[in-house]
Amino acid sequence: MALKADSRSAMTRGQLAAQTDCNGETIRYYEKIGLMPDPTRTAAGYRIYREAHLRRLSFIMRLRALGFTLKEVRSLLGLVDSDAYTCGEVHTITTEHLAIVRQKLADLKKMERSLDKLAAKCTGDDVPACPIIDDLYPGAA
Amino acid sequence: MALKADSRSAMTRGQLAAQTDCNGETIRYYEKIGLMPDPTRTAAGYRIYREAHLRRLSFIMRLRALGFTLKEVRSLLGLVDSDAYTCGEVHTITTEHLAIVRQKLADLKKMERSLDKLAAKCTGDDVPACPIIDDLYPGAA
DNA sequence: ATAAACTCTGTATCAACTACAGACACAAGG
DNA sequence: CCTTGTGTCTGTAGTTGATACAGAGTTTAT
Repeated sequence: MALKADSRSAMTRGQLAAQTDCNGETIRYYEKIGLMPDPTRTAAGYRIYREAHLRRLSFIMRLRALGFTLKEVRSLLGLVDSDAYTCGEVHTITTEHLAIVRQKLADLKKMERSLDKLAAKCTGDDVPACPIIDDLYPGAA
Repeated sequence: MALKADSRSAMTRGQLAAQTDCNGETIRYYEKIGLMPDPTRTAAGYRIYREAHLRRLSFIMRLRALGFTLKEVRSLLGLVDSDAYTCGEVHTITTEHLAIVRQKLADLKKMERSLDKLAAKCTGDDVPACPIIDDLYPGAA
């Protein structure tokens, strides 16, 4: 019997992975770097996860989906774990991250415009010359 | 005398780095992974770069600024080096990359909107509760 | 002559995973 | 009870695109 009968919320790593859409190896990784707590184990050494792990990992996954780095995730978890976070602290991390996202957006938009312009110059034909190369590599080999 | 007097375009690695805004270590790295050709050396082993290296590295830097991966850069360099590229081949790589950029843009925009909504919910005050956490980590510790 | 600045090599580090290899564990079918 | 297939365990290596060293040698400037 791998998981005790008294814990209706008990899960194996694979089950937690399925519930959270997180790769099973990644769970192990988050544990190693201290984002997820060391779970209890069966006699054979299998990890046993419970409701709290599920909620915590879901939180991490949501933050990752919002583009937060693991460092930022760690900060936010630190706040929550401290049980003494303020709205202001969370807001600061969020808006700082938002600024980074907006910067990346601006950079990507610039790339998109340039690429679009380049692609437009191009006939795309089966001819041995290309305005894109002429533009980016003047005097190419 | 490190560099021969007859080559007015000859540069050291540091000089090439300065000309291209590329980190000197990165030049070494590009050489190692085969994007840049092994340059000739002085008797003491110092790399000597010339006009052709400057042009090639500038091309790479432009592609990087457009967000091309090194794999894509390698493909484009391969085409140019083959001396038998067609406009169509270049166009294909460019539009495929453009599609990736647009996908990233879409993802980031989604993140931005979500973050913006979250940040708006938040008072940012010095109070021990935060709607962001309530949203993302229901039932937090 | 000597100090400052540069360059050389190889290796280690970063983010954030992902993918093994080789050994156990466990559940289901016959 | 045995086998087979899947799941899990550990530790380690690989990925991308650099960047940062250490320790030695070279060149340049004073």
